Amino acid sequence: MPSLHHPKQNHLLSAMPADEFDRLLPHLELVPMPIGEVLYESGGRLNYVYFPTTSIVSLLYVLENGASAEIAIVGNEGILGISIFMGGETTPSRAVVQSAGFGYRLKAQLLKREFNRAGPVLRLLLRYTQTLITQMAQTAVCNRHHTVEQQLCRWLLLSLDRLPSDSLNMTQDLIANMLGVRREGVTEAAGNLQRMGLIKYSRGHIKVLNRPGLELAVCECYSVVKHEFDRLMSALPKPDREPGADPNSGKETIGVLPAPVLNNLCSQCDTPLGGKP
Amino acid sequence: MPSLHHPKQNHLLSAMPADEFDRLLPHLELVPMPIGEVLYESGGRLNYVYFPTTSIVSLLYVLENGASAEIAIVGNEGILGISIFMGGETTPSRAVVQSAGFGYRLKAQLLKREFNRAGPVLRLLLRYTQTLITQMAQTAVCNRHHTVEQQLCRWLLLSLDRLPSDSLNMTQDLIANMLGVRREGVTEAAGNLQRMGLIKYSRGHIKVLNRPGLELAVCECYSVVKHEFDRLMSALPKPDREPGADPNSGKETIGVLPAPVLNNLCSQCDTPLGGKP
DNA sequence: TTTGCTATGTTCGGTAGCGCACGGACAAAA
DNA sequence: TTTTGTCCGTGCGCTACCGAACATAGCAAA
Repeated sequence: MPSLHHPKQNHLLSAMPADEFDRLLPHLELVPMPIGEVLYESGGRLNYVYFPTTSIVSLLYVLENGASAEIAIVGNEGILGISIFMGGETTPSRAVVQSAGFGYRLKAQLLKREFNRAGPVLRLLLRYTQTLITQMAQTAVCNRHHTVEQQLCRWLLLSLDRLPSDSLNMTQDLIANMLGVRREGVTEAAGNLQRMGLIKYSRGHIKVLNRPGLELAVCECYSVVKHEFDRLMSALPKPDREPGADPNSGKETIGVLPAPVLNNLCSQCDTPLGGKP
Repeated sequence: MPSLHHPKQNHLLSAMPADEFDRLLPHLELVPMPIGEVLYESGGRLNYVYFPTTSIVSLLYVLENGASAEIAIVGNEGILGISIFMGGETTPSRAVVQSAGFGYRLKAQLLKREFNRAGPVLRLLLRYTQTLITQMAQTAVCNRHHTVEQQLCRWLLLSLDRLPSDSLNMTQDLIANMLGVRREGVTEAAGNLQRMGLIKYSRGHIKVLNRPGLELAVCECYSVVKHEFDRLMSALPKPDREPGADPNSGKETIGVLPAPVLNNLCSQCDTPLGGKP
């Protein structure tokens, strides 16, 4: 049954210009995607990107305690493995086949060229965008599973990392809007932190007294985002440049940031990035 | 005090290659960013991108009922307005200055050229990535504010849109893992939907009996994601091509998808996309 | 000082969702 | 047929969080 499957059943592939499609076609490989199959694991390397045709795949974030949340659904309208052309080799997300079917896979290297072909500015911006995606996805899981107090710690640390001093001006009401909770919830959580001597709160002025203490009270989401940012935006030891790659690969060293990138990055950098016990 | 502010206080700007930085420098404009300022509104056009130096900006998703949630924090490590180089003109998110300070702004058009300069394949993929970002961010807000039953509806519809038939095989336990809730919560929600005659559930087989009914029971998050996908991935009437743009702009018409892109797209397309009453 | 406003602290009842446990129902295998 | 394992429904106590209301305290303008 040769006509049962065709790459153009995937909408992204069918939307590609004809010449580009023809260029990719010989490398597209039809693969069955049985239910439950893990296309890629959190933090694992991506060797292929996948274009589902009749299957559906879930992108999941999994927490240390095993709790998880789906952050996106991908079917024949999309592609799996965006971090390849966004510039990261891996993501903290896990991809699991949710509905069995077929799809086409493509060696990741072929799409990575698209990233390398872009200008250095775009490459830098895309990498940053991937850190942003991580932040959003982790926020989704955090909203699902963690307490207001943990999220307040996360929020404080994320804000603190972007400020020169250890104090910030923000009313509890505004923080509540940010976190999407009631003000009273913030009052209570902030009260706890204050009683623990971690912060000092006074009419819209917050002073962090004990940052390491905050880092003990925060959920893992903070460090996941921080480490992923660090990984993507700091100088990487140049990985696998296979020979005969794109002609642009000679100037592949895009501008990278001096570490630490955030003001207070990596004060406890020993925890593995996507590590799950 | 001329040396108080410098574009290189923003880490993305400082990480750019020297020649690219010099090219952008004359267009960078120092702007104060007072607390509460709205850099861009949900669905509004982006005329500028912003590189914060001493300010912090929150990306917020706001629901119809006014509830909101922060999905990301951006400070001097980042940029606001990524949808410009991702290919969309707008996003469903709102950007609000959370901590007063300064930043540099740049006419969006200058970064949009980076998008146009990329190859057609990358441009297509970046647009798709933006729809994925929307899905993630909306999931974050949905996790915060909506009931399990609403989220189940969303999940069912999102899955249904990617399937040829109106039935899917999925145990309640698996759905619970996807949504990040207890299985019992799914049992109860699915029971409600079944009693309402919207679906039929039997040992891992779900059949949707009344799709319009599901669309009434679902939260807004479904249609936001759907419409944003539609907007980004369907054929757009070519917008503003200002003269004298990038030499590549002649072949700017990237491959676009025939509408409807998802199988059951836009059955109730009259609701405005980012509309808040 | 007074007045008024904003920010914070607190209380109280209500509810959604969690963790756990159990029981029944169905299906495939023995 | 029986057995076994998976899937689904339900009940119960518990906690976090919601919604609303109210009290207080600091700040600022008059």
